Amino acid sequence: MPELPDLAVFSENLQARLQGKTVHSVECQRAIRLNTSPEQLKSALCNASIASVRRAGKEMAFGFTNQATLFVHLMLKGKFHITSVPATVESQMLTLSLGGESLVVSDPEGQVSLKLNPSLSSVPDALEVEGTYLRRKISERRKKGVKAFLIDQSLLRGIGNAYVDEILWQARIAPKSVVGKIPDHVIEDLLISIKSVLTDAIDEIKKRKPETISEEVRDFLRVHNPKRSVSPTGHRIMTEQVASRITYFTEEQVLYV
Amino acid sequence: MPELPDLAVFSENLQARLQGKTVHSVECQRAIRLNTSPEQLKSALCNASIASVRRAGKEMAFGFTNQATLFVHLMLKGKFHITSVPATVESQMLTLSLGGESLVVSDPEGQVSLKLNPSLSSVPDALEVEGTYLRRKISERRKKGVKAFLIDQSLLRGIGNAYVDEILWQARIAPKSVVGKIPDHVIEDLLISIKSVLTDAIDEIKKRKPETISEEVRDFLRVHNPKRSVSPTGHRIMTEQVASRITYFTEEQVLYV
DNA sequence: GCCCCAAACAACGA
DNA sequence: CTCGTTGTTTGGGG
Repeated sequence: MPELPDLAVFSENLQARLQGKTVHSVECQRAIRLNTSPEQLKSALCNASIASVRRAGKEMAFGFTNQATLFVHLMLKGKFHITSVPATVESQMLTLSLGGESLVVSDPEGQVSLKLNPSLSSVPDALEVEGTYLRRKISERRKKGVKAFLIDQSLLRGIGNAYVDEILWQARIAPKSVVGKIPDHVIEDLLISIKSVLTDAIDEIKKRKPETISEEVRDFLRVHNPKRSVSPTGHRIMTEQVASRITYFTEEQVLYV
Repeated sequence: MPELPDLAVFSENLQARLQGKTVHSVECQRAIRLNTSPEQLKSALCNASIASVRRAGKEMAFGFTNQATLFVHLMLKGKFHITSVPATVESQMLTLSLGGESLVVSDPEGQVSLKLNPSLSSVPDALEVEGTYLRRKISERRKKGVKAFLIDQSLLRGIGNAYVDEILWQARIAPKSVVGKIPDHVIEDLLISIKSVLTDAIDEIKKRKPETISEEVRDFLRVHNPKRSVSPTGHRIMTEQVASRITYFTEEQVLYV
């Protein structure tokens, strides 16, 4: 379950290693989720070269020199591999052979999803979201729980169940708060926390696993972290189901309801 | 808020007084809920005679000699009137003049709804429902609350918030029970209670207000009755919101969850 | 932990 | 107390 910061690091490393490589063949698992036919995918990518690899929300966007783009969502257990012996990778869902090496997307659960040339999303990415947008959506969904709000990918792209807990702790907002009841100045804090928690995490991951294209790092998380029992400020970390998800929080966070 | 038993008595009395009368004119409030245009309604009913008046679910179905049918739903506050001076009736929504007298449907809230020649419903009426149907629908909605189930007009037509409490008390089923957890033999009791509570109520209303076409009688209800504090068997009546509705029940009722 | 869908549930208006 | 619509929540399956 890579989230935004993991994917951001993966994207830089994938781009560094893959940019300029040409796709010689495309193999995909018949059962993969795909918005076109496997045949269309093959003909769209074969002989094109990789121009860029970027993160978009929780997806990886591969841009090709022929203007094709392929979005890959890893879901819970998907992984990227770059290998000269693709046959050794288990649970291959998609394999692009790129000359001497191959890019493989694997997933033991088979839930990886691919989109060829998707229409571009109107939902802002969490790293780019602006205060005006956030306030407008909050006013449209006054009664929605703040945790459900932040992880709703139709409102904001990229935040998942781990980082939402980090962001809410950083902003000192209790996860069961209702967005319409959060005062304006606390929404400001929230906006800042979204950006800072995510960019700090990206920096941390780069420091700890500079080359990663699949392994995620989570042990530095401050509250959403089974290895910790207290927050950095010494308050006991509690867990509870919120918005149907396991949630880590402390009493430092103010409940707005 | 007439429910099935009230409407059943109204229908007999309306039929006795209106059968054979011919519609000379049709006037309806512009804002009325109607599945056709007011013009179509007029042309469909003018010069036709009333052949029958029957209850169907919570609606009154007027059958005409030209095969037209008009379904009237009284919603919360609608009423029928038969009068030789229709002008005296307030909040008229629909007025059929029938020679010497007129049938008026009034509603101070304007929520009455009319359907001309509706397609016939595949949902059984509560007085006709069979055990096989009930068991099938229960198995399809195992987790639905029994109160929500019984008043859901897409599953069973005719039961409203007052009589559902009577039926559940009679069957000794707690209103917060979940249908999938109710044992088969108790579902049998429930089926019997549906029929007996409703038909007994029809008999009682006929006894107390034999001529009624609009006044409802409720004071004989055994638990859904603000004037009573204990059930016929002496248990304190409690009230609580269940399925978003005020609910009267006692501890005699078994909770199946 | 992810997303999608369907069902259940709540809130509002008419 | 009625029904409809809309949006939200929840649970199951992939």
